[in-house]
Amino acid sequence: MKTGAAAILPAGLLAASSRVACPKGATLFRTGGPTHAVFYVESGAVRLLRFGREGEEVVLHEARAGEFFAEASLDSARYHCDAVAAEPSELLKIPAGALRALLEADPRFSRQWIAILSRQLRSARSRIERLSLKGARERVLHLLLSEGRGPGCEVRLAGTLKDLARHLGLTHEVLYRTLAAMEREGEITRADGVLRRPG
Amino acid sequence: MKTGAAAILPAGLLAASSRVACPKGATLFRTGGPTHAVFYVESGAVRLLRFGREGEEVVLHEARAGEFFAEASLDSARYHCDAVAAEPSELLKIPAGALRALLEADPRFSRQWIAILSRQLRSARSRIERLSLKGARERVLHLLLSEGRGPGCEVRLAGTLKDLARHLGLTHEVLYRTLAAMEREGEITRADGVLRRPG
DNA sequence: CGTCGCATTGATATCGCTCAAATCCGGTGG
DNA sequence: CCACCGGATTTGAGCGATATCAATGCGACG
Repeated sequence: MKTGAAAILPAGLLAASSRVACPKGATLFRTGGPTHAVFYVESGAVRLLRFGREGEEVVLHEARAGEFFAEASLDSARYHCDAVAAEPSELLKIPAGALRALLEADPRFSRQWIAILSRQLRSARSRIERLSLKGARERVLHLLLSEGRGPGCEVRLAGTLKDLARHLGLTHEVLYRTLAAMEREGEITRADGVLRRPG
Repeated sequence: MKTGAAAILPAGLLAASSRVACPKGATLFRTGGPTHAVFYVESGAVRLLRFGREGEEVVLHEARAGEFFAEASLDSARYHCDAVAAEPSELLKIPAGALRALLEADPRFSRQWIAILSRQLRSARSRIERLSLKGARERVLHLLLSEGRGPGCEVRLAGTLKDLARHLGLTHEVLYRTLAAMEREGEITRADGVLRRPG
């Protein structure tokens, strides 16, 4: 059975694409560069970053296995952020031109592409609401309720707690303390990379 | 000149759509209900909500004037959250079937729809970046730099300063103080609903 | 003229940020 | 096998920025 990008992308587009293996820390593109490609993550993780005046980095998005990134750049001429591998990763590099052409020609694929964008949009908006909450505890709870699976609102942590802290707009110290307090008070349980609500 | 949804949606689709005026608190759809429509907010605000076991509500997104919501109902059979008017609102209710049909039949519109989603996604990510900044002043500056027009980074305020405060994830008091301080120090100027940088 | 909501400013408290230090863990090399 | 290293994790102490509570002025609107 087809897996990964092969399940989504037509053979023609796959043929036009190239496989890229990159080590942790590799830069795939930079802000202002011409948008030559959209990427698909086969394995690993890639961060879309922007930098403040003092060099502090803000993670706009972290694309993991099975996700596209730079899709939003498809209709703009230049990238609007940097892309850096957060782990050693295997990517599929899809030429923007070929993708654009396929979107024109294949309504079925076009529809799929719309579904992908819609999903990303929902997820981004949910994160906006999360970041709008004032307290660390509320943000963690929001994460569980909005992204958690099953009755226990299980959330599997993809990366480190530090990464999660940045995702939540908190320092890692505050997140550690908050999780510890929530666990102490029986609001959540933690077991090897999985957060959930007891009960 | 056309405004709002009329500027985006083709006449045929507008004809198939219906205008809905709803009072604050009105429910537009509920979790699990069949996805019959996509909505566009002409005025007011609508909250997309999800509920935890003990009735805690989590806001997934608050859609405001000029935004679509429930775009995801295009590809799933049931809504995954509740939609409740946060204020008296005027909405455009676009039948999912008609929209789907148009996306299939009209590649030009399809492309346009993709462009709309891409733009919203970029805008949402930009807001994520803004909310990830720690200081009130930095958020205001980020707003000017990322959304401002022209050499002075002019930003026209659509609503009240209170609304802007909420958009920035701040209380209105802090925003007032921050703007006053920035104006005092010559970082920005304010003139009837327009923020800009002097020089 | 009275009311309502926005804008503004003051005083205080809270919570997250910063700096600091100790521990743990996986990987690396001798 | 063990010593070592870097990064994640954890806890502590204190500070500062934002939230919160409170009061006032102002303009719109009936």
